[in-house]
Amino acid sequence: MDDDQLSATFAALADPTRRAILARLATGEATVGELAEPFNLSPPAISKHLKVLQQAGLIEQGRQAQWRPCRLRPEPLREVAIWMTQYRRFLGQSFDRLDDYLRALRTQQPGDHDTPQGEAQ
Amino acid sequence: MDDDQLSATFAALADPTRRAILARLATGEATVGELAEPFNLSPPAISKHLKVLQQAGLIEQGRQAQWRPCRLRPEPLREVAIWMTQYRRFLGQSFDRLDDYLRALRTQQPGDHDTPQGEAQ
DNA sequence: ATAGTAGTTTTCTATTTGGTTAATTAGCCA
DNA sequence: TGGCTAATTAACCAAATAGAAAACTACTAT
Repeated sequence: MDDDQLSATFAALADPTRRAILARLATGEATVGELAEPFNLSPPAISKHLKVLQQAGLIEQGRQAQWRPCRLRPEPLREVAIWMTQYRRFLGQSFDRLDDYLRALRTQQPGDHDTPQGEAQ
Repeated sequence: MDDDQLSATFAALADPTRRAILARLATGEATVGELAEPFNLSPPAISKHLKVLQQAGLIEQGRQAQWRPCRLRPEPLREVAIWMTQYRRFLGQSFDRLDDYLRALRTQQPGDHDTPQGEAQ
């Protein structure tokens, strides 16, 4: 794709496994093994996904003994939020209060929104 | 990447050319030629980008004589906005009022946010 | 020192992506 | 009809991506 920050972020988000990993991390730190557990993927595959997330700045990995605890970093998601605002007018003023907007939307169409193990709110 | 809606949307957004096309379309309908004009790319390359955007549902193309006027579709961006809300708490309460949040942010760091020809607001 | 656990790196493969040029479709106009 | 313009499709290429298996690093524990 490309090497700018926003492109790297969107590319990292364009994979359900990686989004699920982020959703899990939104509930708190986790080791690589813990993150891998819900997926039927080899350890190297998970490692690669984490590297993509890391290079996009979406996560950071520490070290504790033989574990590499991961946690979310806010900046790239903030950049996405900022980018989104240029479509605020197009999407309607309800976008200004995403909370209200959502409440209104969900009364019409329920639907899964990619939160695998429990709401991250 | 994958074939679910959100993955297709993020994959489509993970390219600066396509984001620039969307930003242009946020200011109103445009033909393929008009969309192509700012880029040093062959017509087929633009066609392909548009197809990616179309398959993600981000744009739709009509027909008027030999032109295919493109326009934005809101649904996928709304899905992104909805997906973002699960990180609302993580990003801080200012996220609830993106407007205020932005104003606060921009007083600290200016920076381009990927809007090529004039603000799309 | 040896074995076990947690993760990463390396190597390889198949698929997808972004770009090109050339050919094609479709509509306008004279 | 023929020629022009707008755009897409086809064929091809190079680079990137997602995956697996095997080998390696680093730490723990005995």
